[in-house]
Amino acid sequence: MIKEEIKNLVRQACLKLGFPVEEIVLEHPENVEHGDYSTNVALVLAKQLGKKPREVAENIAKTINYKLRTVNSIEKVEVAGPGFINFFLSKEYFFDVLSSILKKKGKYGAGSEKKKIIVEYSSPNIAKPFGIGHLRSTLIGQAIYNLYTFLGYKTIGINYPGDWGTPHGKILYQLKEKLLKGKTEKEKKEILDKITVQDLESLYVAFHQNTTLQMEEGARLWFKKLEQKDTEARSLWEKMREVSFREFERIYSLLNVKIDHVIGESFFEDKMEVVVEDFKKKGLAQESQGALIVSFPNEILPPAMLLKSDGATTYFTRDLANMEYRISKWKPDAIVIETGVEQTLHFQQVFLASKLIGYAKDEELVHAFHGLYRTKEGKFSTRKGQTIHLEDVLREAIKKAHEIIEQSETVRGLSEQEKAEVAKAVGIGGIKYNDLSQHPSGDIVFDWGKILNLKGNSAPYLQYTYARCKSILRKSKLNPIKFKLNGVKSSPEEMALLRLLYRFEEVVQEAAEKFSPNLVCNFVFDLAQRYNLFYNTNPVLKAETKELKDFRLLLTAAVAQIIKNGLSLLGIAAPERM
RNA sequence: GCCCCUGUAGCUUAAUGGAUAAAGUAGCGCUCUUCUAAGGCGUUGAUGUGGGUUCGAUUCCUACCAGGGGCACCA
Repeated sequence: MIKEEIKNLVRQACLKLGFPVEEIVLEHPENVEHGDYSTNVALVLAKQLGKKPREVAENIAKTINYKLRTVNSIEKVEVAGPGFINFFLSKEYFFDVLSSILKKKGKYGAGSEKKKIIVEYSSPNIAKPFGIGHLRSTLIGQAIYNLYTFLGYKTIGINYPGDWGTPHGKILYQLKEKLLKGKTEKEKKEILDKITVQDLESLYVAFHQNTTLQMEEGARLWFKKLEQKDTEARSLWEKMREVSFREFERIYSLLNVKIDHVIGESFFEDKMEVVVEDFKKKGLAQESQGALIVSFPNEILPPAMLLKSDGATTYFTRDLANMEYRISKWKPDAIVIETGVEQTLHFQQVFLASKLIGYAKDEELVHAFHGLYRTKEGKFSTRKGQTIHLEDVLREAIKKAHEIIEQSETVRGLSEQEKAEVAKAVGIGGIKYNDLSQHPSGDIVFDWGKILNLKGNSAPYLQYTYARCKSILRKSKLNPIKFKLNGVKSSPEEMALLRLLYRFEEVVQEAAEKFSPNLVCNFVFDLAQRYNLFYNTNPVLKAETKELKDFRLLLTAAVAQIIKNGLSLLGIAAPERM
């Protein structure tokens, strides 16, 4: 990567001059007059050396310039401002990037990292409709999965649905004591055959609207029965699972999300005893108020609970069994778990406990957390029945996209079926982008107006730009071009595009490292914006000369390719026409 | 009470300690006989408050203010 080349140049220059080199920071200056890359090493070094920053910068720049005679990707190096060293990339380099994009196409920017990484995401709870709350984990997790796969990692995606625990005891209680009470076997069967996720959720909501101690006790009892493999509890629970997964599959198919493995919490049901034994054996568990807990050295974290006072296991126990299972089965280099921010402490405890007990050793354990969708007033609460069902949102978005399409003149030639496909790509893409374009850790205020926004910084803007590019390319009959640099003077709009395209691979890298798909969004939006400006001021098909036309076609093809690659990482479709 | 996170334009968001804090949206103008106007151009407008570190702070430290989350029998 060009970035590394420049870092090396700086490093070598510093070594040659006898300057102590630490980390060299390169950034892209905002102002084009400051070049394509800039480093502040001179400013940092000046202090240590007791010299003037400008002077240090001049020395480094001079040394680098001397070397540049053999490097043709860099045009020049300048010292500016208080002592910044600015690098200007050459046109040769930009053209190399262009042809590289057109040659590698969908693989442009891909890496060849060989490590193995597990990404856990989505993880909805059964017996509840897929709420908007799980949208974030699904989308961000999928994007992280895509990013790492693109970089060459062996990625393993895991969906870890909540299909175990006392909430399910509550629903079983409600089913048994309310819905099925006093019914004949035949009636029971009829009710269960027709039951929907909505019904299950209503039972759950009803439980919390009017809870008595007796009900709480009943719920605990039913969960206990479930754990003890009581036939009736078991079959009702199976029914809940089945109904729920049918719903999830529908949502995933709408979202075009595919997760490699579904391993629910219940999978670890019989693997927790071992965990408890391990902790006891190693003297890492203590009894406290009838429960079994794990305390951490120096109380750096609050204690976590392995067994409740009634002997039932907890989420913590389950996640430990989960860690042990994943690590021994797949031997990954890293595990990334994508969940809401409210689970931060829990995962700190799980990660630390996994290391203490020896389940995890050198593996990198990451909790990539996201902020929550909230109302203007506060948090959504399932218990209060405030959930917004994702499916409603998705259908609404597609409907709205449809309306816009009907009003638009640009889709005149499209068949009804093509229009429907575009509506889906735009509606679903809009919702995905609305979510992914925001920094993961921030909260998102749920706003119908905003989530269905199809203008400005949104997926349709990017899709539209892509479709425009494709339209030009269709009309041009672009042939494999042998492009000559001679004789083409680039306009500022063209230069702006050239100076952006090569950064795609850096952005992908950074987005993966930081688990921040929003960086990809920022980049693609920026690119689309610059292309639209170019489009409005630089005619492609009617360019003054043949050379200019070819060049602009190349540029258009490269921009289209990068937008497509970026959207594909985000899981957003790019229709050829819209 | 203790711990963690977040305060940027009317609203929603960007910005690895750098050069003039960047967009979208809403408002007001302009722009289709010209490659898709779901576009483009112009214009108004912001770093919660007080200290500190630094050549340089939205970014780091500290106090305060405001909001959110967590702190053993939910997950």
